Amino acid sequence: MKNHRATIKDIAELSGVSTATVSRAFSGKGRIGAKTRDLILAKAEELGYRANIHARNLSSRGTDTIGFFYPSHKNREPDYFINEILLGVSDTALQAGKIPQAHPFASDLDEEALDDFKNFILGGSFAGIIIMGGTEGARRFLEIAETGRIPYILIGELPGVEKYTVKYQIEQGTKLAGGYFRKIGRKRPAYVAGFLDHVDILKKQGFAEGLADLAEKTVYIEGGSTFQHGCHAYERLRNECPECDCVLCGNDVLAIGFMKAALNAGVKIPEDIAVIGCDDVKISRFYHPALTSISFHEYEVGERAVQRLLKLLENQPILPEESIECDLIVRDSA
Amino acid sequence: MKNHRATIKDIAELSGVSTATVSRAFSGKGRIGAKTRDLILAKAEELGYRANIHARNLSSRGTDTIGFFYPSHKNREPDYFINEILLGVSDTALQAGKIPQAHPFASDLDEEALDDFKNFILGGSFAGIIIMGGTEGARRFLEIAETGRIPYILIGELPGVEKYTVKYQIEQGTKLAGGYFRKIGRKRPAYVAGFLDHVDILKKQGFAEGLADLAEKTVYIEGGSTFQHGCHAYERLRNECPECDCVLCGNDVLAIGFMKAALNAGVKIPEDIAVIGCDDVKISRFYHPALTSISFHEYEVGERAVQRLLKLLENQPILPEESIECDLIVRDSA
DNA sequence: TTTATCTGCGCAATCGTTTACCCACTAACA
DNA sequence: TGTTAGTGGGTAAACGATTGCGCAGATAAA
Repeated sequence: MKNHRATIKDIAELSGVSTATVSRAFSGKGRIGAKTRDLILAKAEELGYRANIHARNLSSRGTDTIGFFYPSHKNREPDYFINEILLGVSDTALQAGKIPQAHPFASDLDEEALDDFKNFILGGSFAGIIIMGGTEGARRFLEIAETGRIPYILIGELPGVEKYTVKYQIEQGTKLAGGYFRKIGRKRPAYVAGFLDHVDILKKQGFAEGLADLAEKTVYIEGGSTFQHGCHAYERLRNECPECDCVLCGNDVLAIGFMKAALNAGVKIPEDIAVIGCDDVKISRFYHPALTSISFHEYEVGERAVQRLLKLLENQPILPEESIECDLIVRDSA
Repeated sequence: MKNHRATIKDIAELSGVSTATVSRAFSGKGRIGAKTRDLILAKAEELGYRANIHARNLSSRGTDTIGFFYPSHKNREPDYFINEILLGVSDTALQAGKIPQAHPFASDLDEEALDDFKNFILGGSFAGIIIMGGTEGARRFLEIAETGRIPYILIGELPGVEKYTVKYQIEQGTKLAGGYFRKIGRKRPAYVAGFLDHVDILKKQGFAEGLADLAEKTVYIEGGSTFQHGCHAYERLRNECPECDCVLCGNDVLAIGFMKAALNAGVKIPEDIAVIGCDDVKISRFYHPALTSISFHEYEVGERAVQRLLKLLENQPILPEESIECDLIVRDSA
C-alpha cells in the first residue's frame, strides 16, 4: 500500500495516459474522449484520489475562498448581529460553490495582527473579501484589498467609501422608531448608545428626525454595547431623567440589559417605559416581554454582499452601492 | 510599475542573491549572514512582498490551518452552545499561530456535500481538524480524517470512539440538576429533550440518577431543540402533567422557550415551576428571570481541544481522552 | 603552512497541478 | 488521392515557494 496520497501522476500511470489528460478528465476543460475519461475517473475513485488544493491554487492562480472580515470586541459577547450577516454570507457563498471563511479582527487592531492579516490576504488566500464596515479597523482591510487588487465588498458605512458597498438603512430605521414613539403618544425619549462609532451617529440622527418636535428633549446615555452596559444605562436614566417614558437602544443586547435592570426594579414594560432595540436579532423575540426592534434584514445583507462580490469576480458591472430595506418589528416592549 | 505581485524571485534579483537565500531570510531556517538578511528584508518591504501561501503550502507539504467541523441544523437558530466552543477554539488556535476555520455541516449530510468535504479535507486544507461529536454526521468526518491520516480531536461523545477526545461531563451535569431539584423539595420532575441524539440519552440518565427516588415519576417531553419547541413543550406539559413543579431542558434556548410560554400563561417561575437549562449560554443570564443552567465550560472545551490537537501535530504523546468539569450555575429560575 | 571546521550562499530538484502548443490520426469532401 | 477539419492526447513549461547538497572562502587548530 502506497504511503503517500495518490497524485495525478499515479493515476496517469495507472491509466496509461499523461497527467495532462488526467487533469482534463477532472476539469472538463479541453478535449478528451469519453472512455478515456471514464477509465481515469474509475482509477481515481479506486485510489481515493483527491486533488491537492494547494497545487491547484498555485497552478491556476486562484482560489474559491471568500473571506469575511468583521470587528470583534475584546470583552466579547457573541455578536448576534454579525452572526446573522455571517449566516447569509455563508449560505450564499456555499451555494455558489465558494468556500466562506470568517475572520474576526480586534477593534484595536495592532500592527502585528494587521501584518498577519496582510500576509494572509496578500498571500493569495482569497478570491475576494467582504468587509464589515462601521469601524476604522475596516478601513485597514480596504487598504489591503486595494493594494492587492483583491475584489471586495463593504457592508455598511465607512466615511469616504462609496464603491462597492451594501448598505442597510440605519437612519431610516431609527427614524421609524422615533415616529413610532410619537405615534403611541410618548413624551420623553431617551437614546442609549451602542458602539459610539459612525453608525451610532447615524442612529441618533435618524431617531431625532422621527421624533420631530420631541427630539430636543431626548436624553442621551452613552457607554458601550453589552448587556452590562444596558443594565447601567437603566440606572443612569433613572437618575438623570426618571420621567422618560420611551427609549431606543443602539442594539438589542443593550436593550435587553436595559429591560432586565428595569424589570428587576419593578418597572413595567411597556406601560412605564417603552423599549425599542436595533438589529432584531433572534433572541429578541425570546425575551419576556418580546422586544420591539428595528430589523435591518441582516441575513439578506450578507446574501447580497456575496452576490455582488461574485459579480465582481466575474467582471460583471455592478452599481457602486445597494441598499437593503429596514423594518420596525413591533412586539411587546413598545 | 510591475503589474504582478512581487515574488521571491523579484527580491532575489533586486538583492543580487538566489531565491534560496531569500527563502532562508524569511524562514529563519538554514544559515544566512546578518547583512544579507537585512538587505533582503529591506527590499522585500520595499516591494510589499508577501509570500504566496499556496506555493508555500505546496512546497512545504503543510499548512497552518485548523478546521473545526460542527453540525448545523436546517431550520437553524444560531447555536449558542457551539458558538462558545468555537470562540475557545479560535482564540487558542490564533495564539498558537494557527489559522482556525469553522465549517458547519448539515445534520442530514448528503453524499454530495460529503464529497465536497472530502475534497476539501483530503486535498490538504488542514493540518488537523476538530470535530464536534454527538451526531452521526461526526462519524463521517472521523472516517475522512482516518483515511487521510489527518490528526483530529473529537469533542464530546461518539459511541465507539475513544481516541482522541475532549469530553464534557454530560451525565454529571444533569445529575447535579436532579439533585438540586430534590434538595429544594420539588416532587414532580419533567425533562424536555433537545436533539434526541446520543447526548440526550446521557442527559436523561444523569438526570434520573440525580433525582433518585423521584426519577420514576419523571415526565418526558420530546420534540426538538429550538425556542419554538420549548414553547410547545410547555403547552404539552400543561396538558400531560399540570402538577409538574420542576423541569430540566436539554438546552438553554429550549428552556427559554419553555419559560416564555409559561410566563405568557401567567405561571410564576420559579414558584410554580422551577426551570433549569443546559449549556449556560451567554443569553441565559440575560433572561428575566435569569436562567439556572448547567455549564459545561464550553470555551474551555474548545481551548483544550486545540491544545491537544497541537500536541498531536508535534507528535507529542497525549492521553486518549480528557474531560472538562461541569457546574450548576444557580440563578433565578430554579 | 597544513588541515579541519565552520559559515554563507548558490544550484537545482521538488511539491502536484494546469494549460499552451503541437502532433498524429480519422473522417469528410472535392 | 490530396486537402481540410476536427478530435484526442502527449510534451513541457509554468505557478512560487522550500530544501538537500555541495562549494568556496574564512577562521581556528595543529
